[in-house]
Order: sequence, then structure tokens, then C-alpha cells
Amino acid sequence: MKHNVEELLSTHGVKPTPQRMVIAEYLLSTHSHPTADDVFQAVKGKLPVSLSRATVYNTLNALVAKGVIQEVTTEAGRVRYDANMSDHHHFVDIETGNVIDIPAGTLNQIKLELGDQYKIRSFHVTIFGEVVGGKAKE
Amino acid sequence: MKHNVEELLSTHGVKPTPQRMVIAEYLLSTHSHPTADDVFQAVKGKLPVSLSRATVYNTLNALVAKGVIQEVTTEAGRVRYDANMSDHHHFVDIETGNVIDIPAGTLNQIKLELGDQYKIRSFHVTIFGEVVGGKAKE
DNA sequence: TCTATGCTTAGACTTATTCTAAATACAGAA
DNA sequence: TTCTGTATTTAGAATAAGTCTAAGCATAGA
Ligand SMILES: [Mn+2]
Ligand SMILES: [Mn+2]
Ligand SMILES: [Zn+2]
Ligand SMILES: [Zn+2]
Repeated sequence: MKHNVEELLSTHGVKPTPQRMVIAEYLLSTHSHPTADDVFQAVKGKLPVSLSRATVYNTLNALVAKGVIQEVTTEAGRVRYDANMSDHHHFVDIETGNVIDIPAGTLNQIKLELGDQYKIRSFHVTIFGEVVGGKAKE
Repeated sequence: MKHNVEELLSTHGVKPTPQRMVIAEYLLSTHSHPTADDVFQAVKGKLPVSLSRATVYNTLNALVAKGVIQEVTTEAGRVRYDANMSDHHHFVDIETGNVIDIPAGTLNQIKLELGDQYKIRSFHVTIFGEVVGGKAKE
């Protein structure tokens, strides 16, 4: 399936410039959850002009802000980018560091859904929300 | 309950120096999931000698390596430290940024266990493990 | 064509973290 | 005790991710 990147960007309110298109194209083409520098390395050279790191960061931030991609953190301090916006979680292969998408589902079924192929060493749930009533301790 | 920090460090194979003790003491005394700089600010001045940032980082890394504390990432790119080593997850208050400990339990019970006080906006499960059989796609 | 706005660029800057080299501390050997 | 090797700490240099700045470029619309 060939992505219509131009339309994807337009419908999300991001003007589709050549730089942005090639960055978005790359993100949509991979499941590798690349870092900003991974994106920069993969994409420079695909344009007739030189590509600035600032543009990569500006574009990644814009795409995150507009909901085209998301940031993913697996190892402390490392930011990765993910064009898969479906409801899913991440499996980190502790041998290779690879980050694999895991479709969401009721959480207590994760083990079953994963099947024998994945041996869970540990997992961590991070919840984002609001505390109402103000009496939760720091 | 007064923590015996000296013994805690010793039993984990970390030689209890004054710098390490005061850092560990601070981590054990708070639920705030502080950053490295938070730790530095809180702890410098509690020693007769000056405290180096390098020592703070060295100590935090050593305590993580020895399993005395853990790293926690909630916002992309920000590393926090947590002396709570019980099996628990984290609730991030999206208004204040506060990180609150949530005891583990079967994951499908999380909503019930949290109760009315917490309004879940979203959550994310990160799983660490191994892929066996080698046929999982990146 | 003119102009305003937005986009991109190179490089400077900032900030978090690691590294380096020298000084200190100190446990154990003698 | 003193000696001595190893670990620890320190200040500051170095690195790396990310942001900011100022200038140039592109282009949509008047
Ligand atoms: Mn960001
Ligand atoms: Mn670390
Ligand atoms: Zn993903
Ligand atoms: Zn915690």
C-alpha cells in the first residue's frame, strides 16, 4: 500500500513541503521506531538540497503536535518516533533493543495475545490522567 | 520508619560513603520521582564538603545497576529516579506533572483499583522480554 | 510584480550526561 | 603505625540531543 503522504499531512494541518514529505514517508515506511538522528541519516540524500537537523526536529515536533506520529520512550532518555497511531503497546527485545508493536487489547490478555514467541521479562504501565479532588499525595 | 541506609547500600554491594548515603537517604525519603538535578539540588549542602554532579550521576547509576533504585521515564527524554522497588506502575498527573505510585495488580483491575480519584486519559504498556524463535518482524 | 508569511538552513547555544585527570580517602599488608 | 594500592570524589572539559537565531528562500495571494 502506497501512502498518500501529501494528503495525510494536509488533512492534519501540516503543509506538505518536500522535506516534510520525505520525513513522513520514511516514518510511514518503517516499523523500527527510529530516533531523530536515525530519521536524519535515513532521509538526507533523498532531497536535491541539503537537509538541516533543525528541519528534522521541527518536522518531528510538528508531526507529533498534529497527531500524525507519536513519541515513544523505551530506554530512559531516548526518544523514538512512531507513525503507527493505532492503539498499541510496545515490546522491547532486551537482546537486540528492537521495539515491536503489540496491538492493544484488554491488558490482562496481553500474555495470551503475545503467544509463545514473546517471553515477558517485565512490563511497565504508565498512566496519564488527572487526579480529581486534589487529595492524592505527590 | 527510619531507613538504615548504610545497611541497605552494603547489602547491595555499594560501599556506603557519606555522599552515597545522603543521596540514597534523599531518594528513600521522597515519593516525588526526582530528576538527577533535583537530587543534586536537594542533597548539596547536606555535606561538609562540596558535592560534584559527577558524584550524583555516578551514585545514581551505581544504585540503578545494583538494584537499589530504578529509572522511570514518563515524559519523553526526562529521566527520573525512584527508590520504590515494589512492583508498581506510575500515574502521571497531566495537570501538574506529578508522578504517583500505583501498586501493581492484575492489569485489567487497574481502573477499579485506582477508583474515582483518578481519571485515566491514556496509558501505555511497555513490555521488556525476549523474542524466541527469531521470526518476529522488527 | 510585490509583499507578507512561512519554511529551511547553518551554526550558535543550551542542557543533560559522561569523561578525564588530579586529589583524597582508606582498607589491608607489612 | 606506616605504606601502598584501589576506590572515590572533585572540577572542569567533552559530548550529544535538542532548541534557538538570524538570514535567505519559496510562494500564495493582493
Ligand atoms: Mn518533543
Ligand atoms: Mn543511566
Ligand atoms: Zn509503535
Ligand atoms: Zn514509582
